[in-house]
Amino acid sequence: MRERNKISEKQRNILRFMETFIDQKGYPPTIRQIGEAVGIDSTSVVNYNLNKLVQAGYLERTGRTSRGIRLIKPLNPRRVSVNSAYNTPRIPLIGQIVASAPVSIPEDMGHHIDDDNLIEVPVSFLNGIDPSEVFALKVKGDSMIDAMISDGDIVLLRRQDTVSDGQMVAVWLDERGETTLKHFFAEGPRVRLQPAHPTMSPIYVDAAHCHIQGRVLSVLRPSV
Amino acid sequence: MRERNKISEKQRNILRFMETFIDQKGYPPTIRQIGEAVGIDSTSVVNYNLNKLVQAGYLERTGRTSRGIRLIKPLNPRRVSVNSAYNTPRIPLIGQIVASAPVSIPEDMGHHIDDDNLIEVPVSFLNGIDPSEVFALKVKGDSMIDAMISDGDIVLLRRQDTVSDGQMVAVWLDERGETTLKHFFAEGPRVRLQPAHPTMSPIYVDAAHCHIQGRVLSVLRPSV
DNA sequence: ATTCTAAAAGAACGCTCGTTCTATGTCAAA
DNA sequence: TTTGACATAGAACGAGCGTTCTTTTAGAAT
Repeated sequence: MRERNKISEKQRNILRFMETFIDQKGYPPTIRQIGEAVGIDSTSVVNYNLNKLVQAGYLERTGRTSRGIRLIKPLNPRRVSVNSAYNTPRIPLIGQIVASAPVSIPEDMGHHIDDDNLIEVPVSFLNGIDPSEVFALKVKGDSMIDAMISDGDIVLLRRQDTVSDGQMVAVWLDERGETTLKHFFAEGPRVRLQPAHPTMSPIYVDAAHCHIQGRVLSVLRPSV
Repeated sequence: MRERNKISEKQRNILRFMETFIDQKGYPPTIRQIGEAVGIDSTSVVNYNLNKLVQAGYLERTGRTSRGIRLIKPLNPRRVSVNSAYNTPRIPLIGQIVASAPVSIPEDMGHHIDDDNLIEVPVSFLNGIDPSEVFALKVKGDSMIDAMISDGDIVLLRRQDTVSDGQMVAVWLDERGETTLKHFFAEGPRVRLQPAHPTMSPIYVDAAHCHIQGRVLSVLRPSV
């Protein structure tokens, strides 16, 4: 079987045209408008290529509906941040993060999400991570000052229990009985947790007593 | 003349329906779909109300174009952050902010903006301020630590030379020869500049030697 | 009581637009 | 050379869809 995800130059042009068209007009183009833009004289050929793009996962179509085309997969993910033709991901704000308690993450993040607790996040802030794996917590209190994070900040996290050296993590420390945000470095049997604040000293804990709650992707401070 | 900006309950329903429809489907509804949703049996009546909404500035329409309707003004600005039916504002990233130099703001922000230097910002982060008045600067160096801002952070600013007490400002201090971000308090002839970091002391400067460059709206830390 | 305007209904018209079918050309594999 | 998948063109059909016109009703202003 031939490569199904490969798309032709003409199909790339269709995607590019659709991005700018939707961005500028606020609604998708018709088949004939696409044809005119990319130099295809027949509606059936445009239709043919659109179906290819659906197969490749770039588009969704609604049958027998004028302009029933929707962009799904960006052609160049890096440029999406300047293009509103794609939907901006909305991340569930599922709770607070305080020093005195472990972060509580519902097992199933898909359910019981209140519309009011979704925050819109620029795609570029997710570093290519699937938005469905990401959640947000609001920082309560000034205990995260050593991570350069203040009260009211919103922390974007990806649920994972292992991280690479240098990444910032949310960890629960058994011995101290607190949650903290630090840069993580595995050093043999123990773990070095380095504050983001450059003048503050790292702490060292036993790896067994350090429970990673998730990786910190970015921090947002909505108002100052 | 009667109030032109007031819209009826039915027209509010139309806007609400359009928000969710565009959000879910990726394209705007037809006149008949709107009518069915809000309980209007005649296409001409929907058309009538749509034109009212255009007059009130909530919509734009493209004549004789199927689904040629676009949302402009959000019904409830606070809720826009969870709705991608509106375009996410893109803010020009026009330079860096360092302690050692005043922020340089081009007189005309509308021109010579490179596409690659636009950053997408959730509407809720602008506090209702017109996006065209907002610009972004990237923080260089660790000199803003007392404002809980670290190297690489992106600061959203609104160009203005006066602010209210308590707001965070970017100011240029003649005597120190530096730009800093502090909470602003006018105290008679002088100005108290309070660091965001709770344990740090304020500084006091003569109001005449304190040049406000802009008001800080929010702070974004793209990756940690 | 009359007049004016907003709001709504319904029908008819005609362009818009997706779909489908047939036909032609290209190129690589058999 | 033949076969078959792929790509493109063109045309015709029918439903989709915005526009416009005529009426009707309700309420406010004169």
